[in-house]
Amino acid sequence: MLKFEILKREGLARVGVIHTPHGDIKTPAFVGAATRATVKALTYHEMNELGSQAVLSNTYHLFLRPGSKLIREGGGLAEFMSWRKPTFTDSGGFQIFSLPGVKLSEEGATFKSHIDGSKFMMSPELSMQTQWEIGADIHMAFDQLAKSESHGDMKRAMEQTHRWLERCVAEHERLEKEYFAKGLPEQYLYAVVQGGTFLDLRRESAEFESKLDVDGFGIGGVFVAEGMDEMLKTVCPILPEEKPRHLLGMGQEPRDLFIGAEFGCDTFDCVGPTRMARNGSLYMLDGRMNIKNARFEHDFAPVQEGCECECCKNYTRAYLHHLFRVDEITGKVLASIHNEHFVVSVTDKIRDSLTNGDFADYKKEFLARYYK
RNA sequence: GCUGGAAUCGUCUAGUGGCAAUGACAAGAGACUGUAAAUCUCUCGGCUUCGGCCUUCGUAGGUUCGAGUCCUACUUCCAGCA
Repeated sequence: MLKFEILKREGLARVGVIHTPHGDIKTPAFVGAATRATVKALTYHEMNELGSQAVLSNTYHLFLRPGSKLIREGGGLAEFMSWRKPTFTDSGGFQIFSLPGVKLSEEGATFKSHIDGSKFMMSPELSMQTQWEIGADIHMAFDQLAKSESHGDMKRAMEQTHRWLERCVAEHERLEKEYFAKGLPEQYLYAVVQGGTFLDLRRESAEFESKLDVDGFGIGGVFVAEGMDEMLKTVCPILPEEKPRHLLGMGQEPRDLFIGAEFGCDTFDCVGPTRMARNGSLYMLDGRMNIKNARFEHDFAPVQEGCECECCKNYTRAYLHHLFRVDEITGKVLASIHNEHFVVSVTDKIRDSLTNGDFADYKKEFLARYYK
């Protein structure tokens, strides 16, 4: 069982520590997106320097390339990518159900690789096997994701996810014994709560999944941030308090981190910060700005005054502007360092403010400035 | 000096009688939330009540209902010959 210590509670929010074989994660924490076994544009050294505690890779991408077997051969995900800290893998459900032409059956999902069009079948068992072979510390259950306005569609997807979850748990337990026998470190499974925007389904999903023997919970299928607070207020009180919760895919908007933490989520991951960075959109305390804009040509201030990241401590907006103009990779590296640091440190400050009891003030002050 | 060839929106470029004019780049802006994303979208002569109106293809004339496209002269550039 995954060890999760809760150090402090404030309403639904908690401050805690997740203990994994690759180290601890102080929560709430922002987990970097390392989809293809790399946080795009950043090395371990840079991620470590900016304060990242963990990363999340993707089973779908790694299944296709380089294949889980190779990652096992390289010593497992963390060893393979030289990430000396905790790792997560997403199950691949989200990606596969986002592909055109995906076919659903009780057995699993048949899909075509986005790379070469070759056909595959992903089942809950295969996702578990692949994730164990990849070897992240924390796995997500293989879930069915529906993007629909219809209550019926969402209910069917949720029920499918629940049936698959039971198979995921069974396969996870089988693999656990198999890997233990080989003397390999423990790996953990999170169930994924579904139900879309329908609170009755969210409640049903949380109730069903709470009864199963899993280590934690992913909260999935959040596409519109509006209503997320109500959804979390419905789901989190149902979930067993002693197990950690990961809010899947949220964190591009800083407000989502505040809402997520306030209503009971412990970790977050999002491609937004690094993607924004590569596209020239940088976080500032006053909101995002596009460094490519002409107004930064002669601006020799740091991206964010007072920011402690390597980018802001050493480089100017004018320099970044220039690098983006001429499409030099260093521009994307520096921007990625800044953005990733921004969301990691905002989440760290959320944790500190919860610890100190001034979360409400920090939230109010931050959001008022950022979204003014 | 002679003989060819060429001049198009910041740059290069398409266009041989119906054209505000092709494409690329540059430029200006926007989007991005469990990454098919170092990607994608829009604008890019001026004005507009969004129906149009005006001004544009080196300069000046001409032919034609109509000219970036044909003719004449001039200017500049390129190539070859002197």
